Amino acid sequence: MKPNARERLIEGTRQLLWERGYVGTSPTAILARSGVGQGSMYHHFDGKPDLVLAAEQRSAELMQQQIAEAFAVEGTALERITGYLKRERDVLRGCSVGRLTADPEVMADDTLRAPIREAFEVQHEHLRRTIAEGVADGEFAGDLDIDETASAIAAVIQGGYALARAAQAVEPFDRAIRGVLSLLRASAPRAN
Amino acid sequence: MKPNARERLIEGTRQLLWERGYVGTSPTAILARSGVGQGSMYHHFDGKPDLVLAAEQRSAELMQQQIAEAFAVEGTALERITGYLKRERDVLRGCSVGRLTADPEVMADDTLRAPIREAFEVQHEHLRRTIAEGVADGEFAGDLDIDETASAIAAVIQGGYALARAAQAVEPFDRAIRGVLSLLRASAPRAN
DNA sequence: GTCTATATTCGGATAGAC
DNA sequence: GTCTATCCGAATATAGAC
Repeated sequence: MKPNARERLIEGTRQLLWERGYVGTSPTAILARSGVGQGSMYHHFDGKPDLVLAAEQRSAELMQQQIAEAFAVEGTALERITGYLKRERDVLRGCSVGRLTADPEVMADDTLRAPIREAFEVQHEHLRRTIAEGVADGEFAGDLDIDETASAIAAVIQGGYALARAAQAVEPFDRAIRGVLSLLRASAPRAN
Repeated sequence: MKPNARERLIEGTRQLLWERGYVGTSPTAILARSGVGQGSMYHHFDGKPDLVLAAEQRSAELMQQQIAEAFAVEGTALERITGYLKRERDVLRGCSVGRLTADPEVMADDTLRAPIREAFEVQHEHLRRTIAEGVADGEFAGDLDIDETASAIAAVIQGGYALARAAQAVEPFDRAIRGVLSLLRASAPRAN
């Protein structure tokens, strides 16, 4: 119980939001998961929305970190994109940030939506920059639309989770990733 | 109030599930949305899970119908796929079937998950058949992996919704769709 | 078949003691 | 700062009248 009640509350809420979304995450469940008492919760946070915001910011932060790390490696553009898409993921769990786009309470509130929006903007920037480098290096076709390609890749990740969960199997996710990577590879100017 | 209390209950539940998911859909809200009384609901259905199953089946059925219609048109494989991806959609509302993959109550119960799984299987079959035709006709590269490509396309749709909702704008969805279509077009054997 | 009444549990929070 | 007690309304039903 040492690691700071505040910290434990944020992490417990983050996990619950990831699994069950906004309505599915009750104060009672948060307390049980965090191992702190009710008094602590209302001491550190104004209420559920406030705590949820802190948990969201944490998830968004972690997502941005993982993206930055994945793209910080050496290699060609295709290698870095492949590395990011194929990095270790708990596929059936899905994306802790993407999950929240399903929640109307989160989407309807600009404050609660902001961390989600920003995390995807950062992801888009990393993809766009890397694809642009690939085009500049002649690795990808010169007429490839950078933004469209970046959005397609980001969508494959989020949608891959949905397909995998529907099937309760990792395979559809992996297939979708391999599919978009093959298309990207095939779009190379003349090589391959 | 004529169109059958049962029918109204299914449609009301379907809409609520679409918007708010399983936990977010309360009996009280269903009654309000459907305009029927509590007695009717427990007369026609065993309880919430039973009614939810009926609503899911309806959503899955509608999705399968729309897919079948979109692919029943004349045209090249690319034209039919483009037509399906660009057909009218209420993008910010997302997919009534895909939404449910976010719900742990639905994913944990094989009975409740079945309609979702089946709808995506049917979608995959349509995509796979159409892509296979495109390959046979020399429209797409001969070494294109049919299943991987089909999964990538299906993922772009579902993930596109997530990106659009995060931004509260249709643009990311449209960009992702255009992106995957460009990649598909660019993968053509030698044409273009 | 549909309605109203009632029951039980939980969600979300306040109050005040320690 | 954390704990326990308490509060009110909503979620999810059951019972029984019409």
